[in-house]
Amino acid sequence: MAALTTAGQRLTRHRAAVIVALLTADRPLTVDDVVATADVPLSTAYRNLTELCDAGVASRINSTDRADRFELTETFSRRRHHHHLICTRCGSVADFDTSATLERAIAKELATVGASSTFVASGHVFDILGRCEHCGG
Amino acid sequence: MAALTTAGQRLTRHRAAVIVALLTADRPLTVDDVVATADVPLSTAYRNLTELCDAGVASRINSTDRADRFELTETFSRRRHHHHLICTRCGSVADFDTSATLERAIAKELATVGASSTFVASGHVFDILGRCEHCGG
DNA sequence: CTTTCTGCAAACGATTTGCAGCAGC
DNA sequence: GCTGCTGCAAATCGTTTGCAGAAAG
Repeated sequence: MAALTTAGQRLTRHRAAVIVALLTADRPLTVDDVVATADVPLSTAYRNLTELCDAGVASRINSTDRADRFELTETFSRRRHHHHLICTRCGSVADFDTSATLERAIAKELATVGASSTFVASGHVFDILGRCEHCGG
Repeated sequence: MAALTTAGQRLTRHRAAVIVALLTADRPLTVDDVVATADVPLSTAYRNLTELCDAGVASRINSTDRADRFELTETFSRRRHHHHLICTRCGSVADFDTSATLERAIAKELATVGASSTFVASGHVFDILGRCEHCGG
């Protein structure tokens, strides 16, 4: 939690609740999920989630529907490095682990981009699109 | 263009203009870009782009900012298979080619997911995040 | 002539923000 | 006590939609 306070931020009841919500979730949460779980007002949830993202504690995931999802970053989550299964029908996001082979290939690709373009890479997104269990094939 | 008419859709002046805009662009376009280039009303642009996506002629890209981008799919574009460089500051999206090695690793990964989960994969997204030339590092 | 397309304006839904009061530290 | 946080409501902004008239086939 030190990562927060070092940035001149306070650890309030609401902020802790938001973090706990993300920490105990088994998938990236929408703001509505966070509001329901942490029982905080909508605007507070947005503001805290934005702060957490700025502080590098959480990250924002753009799904196929309009609602963004949030999850803790690797450093702060109990989850290891992973990617996402995104449902093209309902927009739900689930985590899944990728093989070491793919990770190696991605790392190599990032290095190549950094060396050959004016774009400064800082991360990557690898998502699999399809239909979740609930939405059927 | 046959892919459109077969779905009971008409080839109007506006629709053609939208397609030309996408065809001549060197990057995925926002709806505003399309409106400016093709000179069509906003709602018409949205409706036509949505139709094109439904028909499998174009695809919608979720960037880091709120504005979605559109580009023609591989079959209809003059571009080969590629992925995207997404700027985390301004949300702009540029195309870039990936190595065959990465594509092979991704294909293998997709096969694995299909075999081991209840999620029915139909596609994937591999984007590199960072700062574009204009937004600096 | 029937069906799809267009254009405008109004509706929507996710997200952001202004501001006055409250709460960490 | 100073500064950051909260909560409400109002404002934004991308996107969608209702509807009456125009156009495609």
